[in-house]
Amino acid sequence: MNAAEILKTHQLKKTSPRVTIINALQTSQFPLSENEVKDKMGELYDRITFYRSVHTLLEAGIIHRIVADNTTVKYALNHCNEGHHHEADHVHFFCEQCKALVCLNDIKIQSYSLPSGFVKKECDVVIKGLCTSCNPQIEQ
Amino acid sequence: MNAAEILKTHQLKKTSPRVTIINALQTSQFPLSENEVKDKMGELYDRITFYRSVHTLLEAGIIHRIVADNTTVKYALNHCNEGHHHEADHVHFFCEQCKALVCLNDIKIQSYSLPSGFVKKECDVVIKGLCTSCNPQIEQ
DNA sequence: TTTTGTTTGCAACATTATTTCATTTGACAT
DNA sequence: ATGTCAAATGAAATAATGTTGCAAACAAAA
Ligand SMILES: [Mn+2]
Ligand SMILES: [Mn+2]
Ligand SMILES: [Zn+2]
Ligand SMILES: [Zn+2]
Repeated sequence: MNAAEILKTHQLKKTSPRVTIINALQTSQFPLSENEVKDKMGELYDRITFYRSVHTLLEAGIIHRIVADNTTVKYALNHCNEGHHHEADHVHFFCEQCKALVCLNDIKIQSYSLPSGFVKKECDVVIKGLCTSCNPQIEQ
Repeated sequence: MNAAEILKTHQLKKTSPRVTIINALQTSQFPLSENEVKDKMGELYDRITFYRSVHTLLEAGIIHRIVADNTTVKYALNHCNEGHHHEADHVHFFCEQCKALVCLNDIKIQSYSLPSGFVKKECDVVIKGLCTSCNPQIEQ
């Protein structure tokens, strides 16, 4: 499903910034930060428009935001846009050394029962450590 | 265990900003943001010193940082400083309505097995929803 | 093609975080 | 108690991140 189709499906106008952001995320194997998206957008990048587009895409459920730590925010396409039907119900891995972030789409978030009175809406799980590239046990 | 004792235990110098930050967190039932700590510090608050003190206290394992979302960061004393011996191995709850954050000290983080090659160091879990005060099911 | 409401992009602003460096201070030894 | 010195503070400057208001541009539908 390409950017135009995704936007249409969600009844959003097809605009250049939106299309470019979706393309950037779609062609990347990993979630991207604002600056990484910026690099892929070239001329079409405008900071404010980026923030507003991201907001719209998040609300529509087209992308999800991953907050790896207090200074690292990245974005990824939701897999439901690709035919499979996961939600943002998977675990994320953040490499403390190279700052890479990985969607572990196959590792589902386990459920917790909250104390009574609390209403659960969503659950974010970020595992931190060393990725395969930074693990000294693995020779490259 | 008071602030002076905690600092001594970790071989850190007893300074006014550190003591005041620890006291602020110790006397609060909930994790505090920078501004909430600031309010409790009065004259003794300086932004740069706050950031550096927090960094030191984090490294020493005296406090933990909770990143509730991309714009909400809070801090809490580690319970091991209070006699019990939990680590920062518990789930956090974030109320999307009133932005309150709660350490669910009794709800331990479940373990995940990562794909081979990844090294796990820590795991952050934030559950979002409505707290007991914001849950319309509960009459106040 | 004309209309209409949405989206964009600029400017200005607010908040959060980091680096450099001179001054102060806590801890320890005298 | 006093002096010493490394460590910590606080001021200034800078960078990075996020938000709001508004006029012009644009997408989608008539
Ligand atoms: Mn993901
Ligand atoms: Mn906690
Ligand atoms: Zn890595
Ligand atoms: Zn609440």
